[in-house]
Amino acid sequence: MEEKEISQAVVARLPRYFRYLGELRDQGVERISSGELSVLMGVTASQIRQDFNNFGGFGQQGYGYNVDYLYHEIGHILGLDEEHQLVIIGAGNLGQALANYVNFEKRGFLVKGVFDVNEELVGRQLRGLEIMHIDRLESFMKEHKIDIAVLTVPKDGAIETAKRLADCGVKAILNFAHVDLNVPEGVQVENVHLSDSLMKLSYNIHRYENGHGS
Amino acid sequence: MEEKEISQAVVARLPRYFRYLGELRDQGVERISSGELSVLMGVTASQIRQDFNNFGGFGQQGYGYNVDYLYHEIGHILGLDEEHQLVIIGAGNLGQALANYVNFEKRGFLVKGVFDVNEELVGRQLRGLEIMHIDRLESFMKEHKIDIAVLTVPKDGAIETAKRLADCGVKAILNFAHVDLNVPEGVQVENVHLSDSLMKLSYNIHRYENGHGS
DNA sequence: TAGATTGTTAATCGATTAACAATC
DNA sequence: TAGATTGTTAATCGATTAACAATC
Repeated sequence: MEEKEISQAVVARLPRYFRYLGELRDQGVERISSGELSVLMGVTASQIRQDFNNFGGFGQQGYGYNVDYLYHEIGHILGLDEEHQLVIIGAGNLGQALANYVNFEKRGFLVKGVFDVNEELVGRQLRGLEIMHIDRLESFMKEHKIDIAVLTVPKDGAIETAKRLADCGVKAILNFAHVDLNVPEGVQVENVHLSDSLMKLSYNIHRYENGHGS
Repeated sequence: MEEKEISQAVVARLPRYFRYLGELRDQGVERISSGELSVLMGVTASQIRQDFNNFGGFGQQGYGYNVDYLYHEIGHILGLDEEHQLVIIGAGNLGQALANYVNFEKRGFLVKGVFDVNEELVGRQLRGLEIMHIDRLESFMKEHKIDIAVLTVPKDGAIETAKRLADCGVKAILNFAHVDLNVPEGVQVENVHLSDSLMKLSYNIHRYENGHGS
C-alpha cells in the first residue's frame, strides 16, 4: 500500500508520538500544532512534520493537527487497531513478569500461550493460562493464529527455539535472550538486551564523570 | 580523558562487539581481522575499524586484532572493570525478575537494595535482600554508594521517583516506566519501553505483509 | 621482502533541520 | 483578508562506506 520505504528511525519514533497524543487526548486537548508538540516532546517541529508526512497529510494549514484524529491515525499505522496474539517462550521470572503485564493487553497484545522446558513449571497457572511444555509448541501453533513470540529463554536454547518459531509461522519475535537470532527474512526481530542497556549507562556515567558533561 | 565526543550510535554498538569478542575468546580464538569480524556480525569492516579507532588503535597492520586484548579494552571503555551498585525501585513482577537476573551480576552490576511502596511486599526476601519501603530510600542512599537505579514502578509515580533518585545522587536510571523522565543534566537515562518494542514489531509485520518485504 | 590488514582520509549516503510557498 | 501553520523542497549535518597509504 505505502509506496516509499519508511526508515526505521521514523518507525521508532511513532510509539512515542502515539503516547503523547494519547495523553493529550485524555486531557481533552483538541488540536495541537507541530510547534507546540515539539516543545512538549523536545524534538524539532520540522521532524514532527516530516515524520507525519511520510504517511500522508494529517494536518491542516493554519490550524495544526486534530489530536484525536492523529492519535487514531498513528495507532492505525502501527497496526494497533488489530489484535495480536502472543506466546511467551520461557516461563521464568521474566516470562512470568511479561505474562502479567497488563499494558500489553490494553494495546491489543494478548498472551495466548506460555511454554517452558522445566517440568516443574509445566502445568502451573499463569494469568489464567496453563504453562505448557515446549514440546507442545508445534501443535499449539497449528491450532492458533499466533503473530508474535516473546522469547525469554536462556541464550543457549534461544537460536534453536527461534528457528522452531519461524518454522511455525510466527511473524515476529521479541527477543530477550542475549544472542543474535538468525531467522529467515520476513520474520521481524526486536531485541531487548538488558545488559547492553546497563553497559551503555555505565559508559555514559564514566564519560560524564571524566569528560566535559552531556 | 577522551577528546572528541563519541556518538551514541557508536556507544550502542560497543556491547555487541563486547559480546562477540567474549564468545570468540571463550572459543580460544586468538586474533581476528575486521574483515572476519564483519562477516560474523553482519556489519561492514569499515564500520568496525572506524568504531574501534574512536578510542585509539587497538589493532596491528597485517595482523588484525588480538581478541583477548580487544575484549578487555572494550570492557574497559564500557566501564565494566569496575563494579556498579544498583537499586531496584518497584518490587513487582518485573522488579523481582530483574533482581534475580544473574547476567547483571556477572558483569559487575550488583543489586544492593530493592524498594517498593506496597506494604505487603516490604520485608519479604528477594535474592538475599529484604525489600524496603520506599520511605527508606533517602537514608539508604546516604549510607550506600549507588550508581544506577532500575525503575520498574507504574508510570504514575515514575517521574517523582526519578526526581528523588536524582536528588539522592544516582548517576543513571534504567527506566522501564512508560513515561519520559525529566532528570537533571548529568543523570543518564536509558529507556526500556516494552510496549514500544511490540508496536514496532506490529508495524513491521503489517509493512511486510502489505508491502514488498524486507 | 611481499602480503595482509590496519588507521585514516575522502566520498557517499541518509537523516535532520531550515526555509518558504501553499493554503486553510 | 491577515495570520497561522502545514506540506514540501532545499540545505545542512552526521554517520556510514569506500579507498588507499602507512606499516607490521
